[in-house]
Amino acid sequence: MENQDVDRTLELLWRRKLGVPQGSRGPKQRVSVDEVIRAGITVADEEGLPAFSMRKVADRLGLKLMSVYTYVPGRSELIGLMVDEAIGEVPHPPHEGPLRQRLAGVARHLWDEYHRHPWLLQIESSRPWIGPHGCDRYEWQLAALEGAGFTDLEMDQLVTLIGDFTAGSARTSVAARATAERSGISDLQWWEVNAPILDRVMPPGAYPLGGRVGTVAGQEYNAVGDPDRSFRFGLDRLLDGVELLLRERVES
Amino acid sequence: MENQDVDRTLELLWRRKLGVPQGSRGPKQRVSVDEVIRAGITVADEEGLPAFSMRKVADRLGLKLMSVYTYVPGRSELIGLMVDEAIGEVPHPPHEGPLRQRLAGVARHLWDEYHRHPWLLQIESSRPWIGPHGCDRYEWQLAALEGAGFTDLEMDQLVTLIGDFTAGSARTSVAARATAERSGISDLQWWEVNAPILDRVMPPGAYPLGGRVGTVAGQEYNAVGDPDRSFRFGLDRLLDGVELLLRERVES
DNA sequence: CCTAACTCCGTATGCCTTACGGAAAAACGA
DNA sequence: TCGTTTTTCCGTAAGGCATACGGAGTTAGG
Repeated sequence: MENQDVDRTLELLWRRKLGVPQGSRGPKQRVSVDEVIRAGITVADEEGLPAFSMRKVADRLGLKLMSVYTYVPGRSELIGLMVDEAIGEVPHPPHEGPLRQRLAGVARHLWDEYHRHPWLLQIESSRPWIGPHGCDRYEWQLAALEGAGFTDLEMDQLVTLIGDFTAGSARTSVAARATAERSGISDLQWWEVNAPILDRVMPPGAYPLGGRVGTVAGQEYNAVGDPDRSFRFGLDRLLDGVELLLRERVES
Repeated sequence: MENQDVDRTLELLWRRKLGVPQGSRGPKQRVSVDEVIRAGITVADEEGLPAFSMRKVADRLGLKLMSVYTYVPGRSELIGLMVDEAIGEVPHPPHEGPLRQRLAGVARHLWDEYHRHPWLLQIESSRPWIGPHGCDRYEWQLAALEGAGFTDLEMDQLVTLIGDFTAGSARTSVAARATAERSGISDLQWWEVNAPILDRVMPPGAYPLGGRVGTVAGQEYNAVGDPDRSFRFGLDRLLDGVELLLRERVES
């Protein structure tokens, strides 16, 4: 990655504040950077990040493949721009009510976002591009914690905690949905294929706890799992723990 | 995916219990399925799942590309086999001590595993192949909770909770390490490239909380983040919440 | 000794990103 | 008005990927 591309991409990320530095000569661009980014998001929404390709973005825009490279430096930079755009899509609601409710709101916002744009969970690189909406996001998350009595360091750690848990949980949820949709095979059908083979292969009685708990959970969920319910259960435990941290502080 | 491949892959997964159903005619295989799987794991460890290719596995084994397909049905099935192999690599230690310590042990085991084999976090499909080591894993996780006073459903949800949180947290950690290693650019250098551009671009005073907390956290970590410390902090909050669930139950 | 079964692998197809350079369009300067 | 310069659009080609198919050679059973 050239330093030049870094500059270029940061300029594109902050283009609304900077104004587009477009030279006046030459043919006009047929589409805009925003349209390229939106097209990219649509492709990624529909097919996921591994199947996301520059050609599909070009097709959707009515351009030929190589023209896309005159708008963005390359595939990974485009994905960086798509991320910041997706983060800014739904405005952050102002925080209301007690701490617990505010943090639950943050988590739910992220959870919904991951379900709207599952490909956000398929991005690997840390060192994300620092864009305006990403900055807004961090500020908004911290605002939910401000004034509650945490140290600055704890505020950062709590933002990380809620983000990590929500991402992990959403990943399970989104993967379940995608597998069901893409394969066209329901949880039930899948078990019908696997069960007879596993019966043949598993030593009987080898998994007493797994058998007992798996059966109960399966009946309760009426499926292999219930991701939204797991998310709420986990979030409740997690927020209990966060409140406890504060309560100990007040008492001492 | 053909039903035939499902059968074949499940037979490979449970090959130790089933015995290998190898026909006697024809040339002997030059390597074994185990060697193919181990080679696959090595490639994935070194280069990550996106760069994992059948050709690289073949090269490492001294085979030509297409020969690998006589051992395993295809790329995704091989990855399924690699997952179960990786899960079985380090034996699950018996659970000791009070609930909190046992759960922390489970989380740490997963955390270490993800750092040993980061590509485990890059796998998307839910509906994992059900292999012997995966079954052992679930049983072992439930055993950490057995007898503490949870319902069966709660046991399943707690396993999910610890797994999701640990995966989310490890993903951040592993991504940070990988980015630093692969790009050869340290956190500090990265900030030195970004800072001047961001100074130019960010409205001054637009991010009061982010500025304040980010600076404190940066100084404390002596980096952009400290993943292991974030993991321990999050796990402490989470286990506080889990213990609270049990305490409420005992009191009522 | 023949034949069926099996392994190994060459080839071909059809994806992907992206470097490079050419053609055409638009606006500026003289 | 007419180059000249800048910029866009895009064709081509190189080099990567998975995998379907079929052929060649090897081995054991009959």
